[in-house]
Amino acid sequence: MKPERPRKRSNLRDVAKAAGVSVATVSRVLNAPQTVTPKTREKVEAAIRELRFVPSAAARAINSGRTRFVGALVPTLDNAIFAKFLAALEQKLGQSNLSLVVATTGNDPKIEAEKAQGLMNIGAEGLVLSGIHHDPTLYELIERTQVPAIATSYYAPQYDLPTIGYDNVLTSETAMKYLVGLGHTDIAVVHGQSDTNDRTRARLAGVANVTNAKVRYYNNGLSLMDGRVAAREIIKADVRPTAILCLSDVIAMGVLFELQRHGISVPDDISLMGMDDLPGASNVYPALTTVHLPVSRMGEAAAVAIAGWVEDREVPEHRLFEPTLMERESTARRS
Amino acid sequence: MKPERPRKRSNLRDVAKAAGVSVATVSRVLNAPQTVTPKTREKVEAAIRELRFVPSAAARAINSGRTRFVGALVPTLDNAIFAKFLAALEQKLGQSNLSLVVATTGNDPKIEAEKAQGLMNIGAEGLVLSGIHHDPTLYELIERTQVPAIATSYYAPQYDLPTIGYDNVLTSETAMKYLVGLGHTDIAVVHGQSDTNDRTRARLAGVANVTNAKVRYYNNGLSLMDGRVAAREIIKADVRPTAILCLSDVIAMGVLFELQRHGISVPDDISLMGMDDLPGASNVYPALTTVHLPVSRMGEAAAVAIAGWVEDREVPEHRLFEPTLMERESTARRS
DNA sequence: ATGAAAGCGCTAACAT
DNA sequence: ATGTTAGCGCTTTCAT
Repeated sequence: MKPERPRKRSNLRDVAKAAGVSVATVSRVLNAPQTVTPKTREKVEAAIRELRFVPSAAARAINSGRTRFVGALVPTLDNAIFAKFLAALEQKLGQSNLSLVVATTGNDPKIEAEKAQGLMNIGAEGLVLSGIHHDPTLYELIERTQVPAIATSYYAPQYDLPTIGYDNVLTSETAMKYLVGLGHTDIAVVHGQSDTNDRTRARLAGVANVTNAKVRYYNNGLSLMDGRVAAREIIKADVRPTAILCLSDVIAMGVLFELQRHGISVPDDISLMGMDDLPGASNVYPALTTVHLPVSRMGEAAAVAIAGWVEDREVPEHRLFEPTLMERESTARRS
Repeated sequence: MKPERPRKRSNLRDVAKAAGVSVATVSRVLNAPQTVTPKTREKVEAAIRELRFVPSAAARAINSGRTRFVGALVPTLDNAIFAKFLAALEQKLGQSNLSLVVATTGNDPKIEAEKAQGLMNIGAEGLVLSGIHHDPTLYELIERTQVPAIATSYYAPQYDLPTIGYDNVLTSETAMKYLVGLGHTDIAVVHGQSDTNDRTRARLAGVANVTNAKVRYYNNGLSLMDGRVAAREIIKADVRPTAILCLSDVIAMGVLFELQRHGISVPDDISLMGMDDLPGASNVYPALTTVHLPVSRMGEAAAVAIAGWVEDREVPEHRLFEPTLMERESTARRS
């Protein structure tokens, strides 16, 4: 016959009793082990193991005012770029013993504001936002609660919140210049919605910075299907562009697939370039020339930044990550 | 001059005082509004708005023993199939006023067990697992804590935990039969690791159920790159298979890209089939024949199941979702 | 170095 | 219908 197992979770008092010390001492070995004698600490730790004691997060939170979790708001999980970002963020946050709770916003600032409020209500100690375009309500929330909040995917040194990200203007400028350097002067640029997505807006600005090429814009969404639709329009033109620049790899892949469907060869008939360097980009055929964004490193940096702010009240500096041109097979010199 | 804003979050007592009632009454309008007179409720609600009062989740949790969140453990966020699942899960959970916190396991049962423990430690009221292959520690945890836990992506009526998912055996059987029906008798099957992934194991069993074809197995990982490696091996063979079945669309796309790279035409030279029906599957060229899994519906069902269990102690039934053959362009009758 | 005790914000008996 | 009050499990003074 097995010994009876206590049904309920044991608490501080149980441990204190078992170790023959006071609850305060147990609390100390949990939070400031160095302030208690190795000998008593030993006893207490044994009791903790014995009783499988796990401190109640709620009780801790209510007393210390600390919940040890931060919230991240991303547009969607459906794009590998955010998945990678969150993976890096969570991993690095773990090193500071902070948990991550993620909320998706579907690129809607209203929803983002609501979800941010929700995260605050359940006690988020920090907020990691995507981009720098947000609802006024969200700014009020941050102002009112004084919660540490950083904006990611976007480097903007003059912005109210610390930003950690890329110079999206430079990113698309790099791409455009590369294409122009290849001799392309008639370029189709395919992008997602610019009204709610500041990444897209900045990238469009970068495109506009390069003036020695004729640019035609195709505005669709950010999905594969949107890329395909854009491709159909592009090839309908009387005189086709010699290169297509997509402001996201997902779009670029959609374009690529549709071009293949129409028997148009990349890069022989037309050059194609993406942006982001998602896992798919290097694997499709032809491998996609794109601009690599170090999203994992950015995720880690975001974790370090928000952790430092939350833990030690160190307001982070803005942080810039450089894009890298990835020259692959989908682009060629203009014939 | 603006009126002073109280810096600190107001609490029940503040609201009670402002409304001229007791804390219990305030608590009541929060938790059982119908038990308090419309008139006093009105007053209390006004005070709540006025003071911007938001109940402390921690304090609620400590008293009611309820945290109103469940944990989900998925192998990775890097695969659209889990992203879609989580999106549906979160959305539906929201309807029951439950939050979702997700943890990724990287397909490692040890890590899964650890993260599950972590979720329990912070007060998860329920657990949503992926697959039915788990570490003994995790089963002990579930047993010991009696936490509601369901297994998803997998239908297994004899399993200890309620399962909500597909018959993975049938899924691959369906695919195999379709290929055989097309006249293919020499088929390459490409799959990921089977030792830690029961989805893969079951799918392999389904393949084995179809005996009227010669099958060669290629065991790699689940990434695009793994698919490409497999493709290289497949085409090295003296006599090539006439069809390739990949036990995941991601692998299938990797295979497709590599075949294209070698100038091998799909489906003219070789038929190719995937599984899952990810967004990419219908967009690549040629569009991938695959077996559709209703992952969003499964996510919703999982939400309903775990919510019912957590809220009303209704232990859910096992639930089966049918796969659907999606006949597209990547497969052809054997020439 | 350790303990006693107050109290965090709330819910849930119980009383009125 | 509303109020009083005892905790929930922990952290944190304040003593010792």
